[in-house]
Amino acid sequence: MTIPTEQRRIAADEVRLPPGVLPEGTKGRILREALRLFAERGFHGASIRDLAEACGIRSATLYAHYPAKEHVLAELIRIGHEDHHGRLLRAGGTDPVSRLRAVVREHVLAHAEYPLLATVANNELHALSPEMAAPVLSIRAGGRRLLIDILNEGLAQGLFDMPDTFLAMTAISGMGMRVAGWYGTGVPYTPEEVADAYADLALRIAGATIPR
Amino acid sequence: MTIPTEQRRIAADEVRLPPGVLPEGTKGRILREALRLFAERGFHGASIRDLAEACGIRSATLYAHYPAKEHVLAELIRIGHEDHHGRLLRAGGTDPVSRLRAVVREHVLAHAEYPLLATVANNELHALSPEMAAPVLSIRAGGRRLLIDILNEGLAQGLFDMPDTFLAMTAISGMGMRVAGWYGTGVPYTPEEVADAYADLALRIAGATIPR
DNA sequence: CCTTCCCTAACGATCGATCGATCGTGTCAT
DNA sequence: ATGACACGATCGATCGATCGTTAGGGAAGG
Repeated sequence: MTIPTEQRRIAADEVRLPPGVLPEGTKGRILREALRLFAERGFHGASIRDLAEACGIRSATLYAHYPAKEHVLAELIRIGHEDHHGRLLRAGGTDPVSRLRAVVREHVLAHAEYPLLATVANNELHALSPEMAAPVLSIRAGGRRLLIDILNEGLAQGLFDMPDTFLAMTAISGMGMRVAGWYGTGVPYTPEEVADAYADLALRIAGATIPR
Repeated sequence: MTIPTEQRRIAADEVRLPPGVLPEGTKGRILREALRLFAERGFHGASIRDLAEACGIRSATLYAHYPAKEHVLAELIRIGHEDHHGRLLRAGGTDPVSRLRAVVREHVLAHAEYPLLATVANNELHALSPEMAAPVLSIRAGGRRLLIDILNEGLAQGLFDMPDTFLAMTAISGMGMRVAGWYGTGVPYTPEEVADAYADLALRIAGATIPR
């Protein structure tokens, strides 16, 4: 009954989370196992009994740590978006070329280093109630704006050359998001290698002069 | 209780399927409504009673047309993959440059014209039993190989210049897949415009000489 | 004593699926 | 033309299983 790798939503099988975000004890273990199960089967495809069994506890015990199943998902999505957005804000750069490179690097790194987290944050948001999803949506809008602004500034300075800014933004953003789906232990690249390569490809998309 | 557009898995709200694939009568209506519900909420997030209600029938009637809920999903995924793969095979081109342009065009067109179908085919495959998913997996492998072969041939002929063929393939494939998530009625582009623009971007990624 | 953590047991609701009955319709032989 | 019959579509009712969640208690450490 083993699901072949090709059929899974994600190729990665190592459950990783950003350091420092995991609570100690059972509460953290619930978050870890929920990340794995929600990434593999989706929020509605994993029951709280599946989650409890993976944690070595009974389903009722979950409610001593989280008020509802939805809150576990909300916490994972919050962690994923905060890590991703924090990386974007931390990405430096003095000119549009180096800023685009840095931002795409961090964007891809987030998806390659934490593929399960990115998958849950990106694909399970719809399972959240609108109230719990609201703070995440504003973070998302900020990330899009950040990328658009870099592209527009590069255009204004004559450093970039693209037929359409919006479509370049969706392409750069989209190819990076998709990394979470195929990056895994069997891939012969480090996350940094993928991030650097994708940053070069993003500069090509932007039509940057002297991309290297 | 309306879910804001930003939170949904897909921006599109028009339920479209390739012409000629929809059975007549109730059987086709079930397929249409299942496409909408599975795309919005995921396979496990939509119950057969939700589906029946959307069709204006009782849940028991569903089983007069499909032997199980899973078969409805399998049919949608099959349709999606056959449409997508058929497009790739139909994409012509005499040289690697024109072939890459044609293949990316069709790849993007499939995701922009049928966003719900692409979303279900790409993101709900894991909900299928391995036996029902098997035929789809071979189709997928064929599509990847087709793109890789074009890139390699372009490299061999000195027409392309990329740092890494595999990463270029994942980038081109990924940015196209992601179109299904954001393309919708509010977007001021036709599917053809998006497909043409993305084909240009793919040629930039491939490092094609004289991309325009 | 209180607090923390986890348990057993069970709640009502909903899940996917099955049952037999009914209805309309088309196909026969008479 | 007419009655007998078969058939696909749909129904109400219901199955056992599982869902998310709650109530209440036991055990360990301060």
